[in-house]
Amino acid sequence: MIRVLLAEDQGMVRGALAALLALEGDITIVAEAARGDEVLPQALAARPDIALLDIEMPGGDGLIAAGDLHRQLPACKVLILTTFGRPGYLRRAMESGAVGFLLKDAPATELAVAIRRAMRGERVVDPTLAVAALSEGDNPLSPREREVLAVAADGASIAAIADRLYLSEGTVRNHLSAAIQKLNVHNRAEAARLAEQKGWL
Amino acid sequence: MIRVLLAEDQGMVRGALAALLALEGDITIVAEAARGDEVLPQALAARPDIALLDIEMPGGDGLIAAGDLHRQLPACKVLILTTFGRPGYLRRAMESGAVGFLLKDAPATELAVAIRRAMRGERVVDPTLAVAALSEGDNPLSPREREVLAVAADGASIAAIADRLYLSEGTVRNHLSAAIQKLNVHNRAEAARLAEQKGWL
DNA sequence: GTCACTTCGTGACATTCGTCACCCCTGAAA
DNA sequence: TTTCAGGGGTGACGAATGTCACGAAGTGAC
Repeated sequence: MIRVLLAEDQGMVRGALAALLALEGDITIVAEAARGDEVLPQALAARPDIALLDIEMPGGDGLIAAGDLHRQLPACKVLILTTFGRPGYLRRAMESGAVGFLLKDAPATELAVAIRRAMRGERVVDPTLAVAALSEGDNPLSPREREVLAVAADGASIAAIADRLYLSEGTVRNHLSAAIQKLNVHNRAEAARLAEQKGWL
Repeated sequence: MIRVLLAEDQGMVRGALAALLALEGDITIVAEAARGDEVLPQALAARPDIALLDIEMPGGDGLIAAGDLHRQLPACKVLILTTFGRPGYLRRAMESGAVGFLLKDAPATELAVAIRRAMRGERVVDPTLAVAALSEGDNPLSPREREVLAVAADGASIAAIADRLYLSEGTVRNHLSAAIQKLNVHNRAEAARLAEQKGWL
């Protein structure tokens, strides 16, 4: 029997996935989590073989939880299940010790297949996505540039960004200008969109 | 037996919801759709009692499909199932003839309950959300303002917007300025965020 | 110890943006 | 028929933004 922990913030989807997995004779759900910070305690208590983690969750995202799990419960294999096939997500997932990366776009039948493959020690990654992640190259933004861009992403003015990050306005302008040039776009709104799409936020 | 059509673009979620509903003795899935424009033909062929529609889908969103269904197959009751509790979505859903509006955040157990209530002719709407939608008031943007703001939302410059919509730059500036003032924000990035959040895009 | 890189800062400059006043035209409402 | 909102446009103005050159401090690599 494969013991699975399921972490997903949307109750309807979590319950539905649980129903789907319950149909498989060799899989049993031993724990559920609705937030990123519930994953580790639940896992320590239930000792699952596989952790199936969504990325977008309140309370710290699934990639952070994946890293924690990998360190503190290395016997538990992590599978990421997410809506967005962003190259940056895949890269971070692999760096966090995940053994697989599934998209919610994939057919439902693949979920159980992926769990069994992970259980056998195989890696489970959509080849198309893997190629995309490799061809994208790494995140070109410096940590500070990311921070500034992240605040800019919800429409803050330069003054507001400077205020929130305790920087001078000139510095914010320079960071944004650098990000805009690295991403090869024309303004910070475009830069923010692009960085978010790639999972570089 | 309640005959249900299920429309949801993410294969994994669609399959999982199907498994969830299959557990209910009185509900059967008679058709599935992965795109907005598949909903009507599938429904005409399968004659479901209830259509369970996601909003965000390729090929025309679920609200358009809801309107089509309501006109061409009025016997079929429409339930919207979506990630985002945006007031504008709820409003448009009700205007399209939907009888219910569910959030994927809700517990999985409510899905079957909602379907049975809809079947009995009741309306199914989260009260909190209904209040929010009412207190928000209507979309204050004129059609043209929405269009301009929608293009602005992905970071286009005024010149680019003018180009894409065949307008002069001055006109674009005026529309954006009007939108910014109506939404009571300081720039178009904020305006775009806010409009999108409310479902006014 | 030097080199490369990042971070933080200043000041100057041209461009873009947001606002405003004002114009015309159209179609629906009063 | 007048009135009024929406759409489209012009020109002008000040503020915000993006670019550039440059300086200074700190870090890690070699």
